[in-house]
Amino acid sequence: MSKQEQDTLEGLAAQLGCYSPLVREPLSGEQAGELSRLFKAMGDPVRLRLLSLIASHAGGEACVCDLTEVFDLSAPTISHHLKVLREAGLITGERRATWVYYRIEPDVLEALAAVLVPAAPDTVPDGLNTTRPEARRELPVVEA
Amino acid sequence: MSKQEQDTLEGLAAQLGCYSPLVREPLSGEQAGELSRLFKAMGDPVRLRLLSLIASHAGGEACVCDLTEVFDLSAPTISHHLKVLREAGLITGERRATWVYYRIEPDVLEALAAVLVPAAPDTVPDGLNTTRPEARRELPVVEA
DNA sequence: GGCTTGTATCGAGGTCAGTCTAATCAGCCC
DNA sequence: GGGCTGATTAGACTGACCTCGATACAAGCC
Repeated sequence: MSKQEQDTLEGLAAQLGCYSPLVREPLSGEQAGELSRLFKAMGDPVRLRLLSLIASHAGGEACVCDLTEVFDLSAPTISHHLKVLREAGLITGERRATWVYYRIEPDVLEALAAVLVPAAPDTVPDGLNTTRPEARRELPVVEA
Repeated sequence: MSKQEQDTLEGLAAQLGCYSPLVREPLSGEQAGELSRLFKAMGDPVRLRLLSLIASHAGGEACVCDLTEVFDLSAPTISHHLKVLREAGLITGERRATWVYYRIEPDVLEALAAVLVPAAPDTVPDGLNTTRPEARRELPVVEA
């Protein structure tokens, strides 16, 4: 992974952790954009299975060669899907000798899960959520 | 909503509740297909904001007229996105007099969140998860 | 019954995403 | 170095998706 990707990744989970649950208050356009990139990355059955295969694989990581043989798809196609997952920040890849191993970023998955439910208060501290007016400027509050 | 959509919806949350978390074991092709439909529906920033607007709106429901004015998009486009969310089972719509009101299906969101994290055992009872061989036949187990 | 307002559907456009083959890069081994 | 295997990149094709204007439907009001 590139240095830039690493930088992006490190802040991703923390950033998502700052999002209030979907049901608590309207998402800003910016928040929706970032979250939708993650959901879009998971919006493909092949990528979802790849994610699951990597996550559930012994040792928490899986070689690309293990993943390719499960699907009736060409290696470049699998590589493409892995790239999408990687660029979304859901997985990281590392080359060791001949093989490339992928592992998931559990923090990102957990943060994503936290967005979907009315999380407990300690999951989304008030001081970190997005009730700051400047973070919501793009989305007018809609009253009945 | 049509009778068929209602039938589909009623079983959706329960069905998702039977899925083991993504990280516990590989998803079958069938599971991945259903989950990816949901994630794909949320993989658009407009739809994510719609979902959030509906979920966080006073009374737990929002009129289409409330939603349309937030975006710089035509009414048919908003209607289209609402249809996608509706057909995915994430929201339900009901006409009352002139207006149509939408509300979310919290069970589906919660089930989706449960898939993303290594859930506590009581969230995914062993007797209900997908370790049944016939449910996994499409996905060979990949060993190291 | 006509008119107005609120939603949904239809059909078309332009763009994006998934897949492939062919070619390229990265490491190992002879 | 040359060849081999594993993985990615490049380019092209096809199909799906997002958006719109035009149209149709639904409900209330004159």
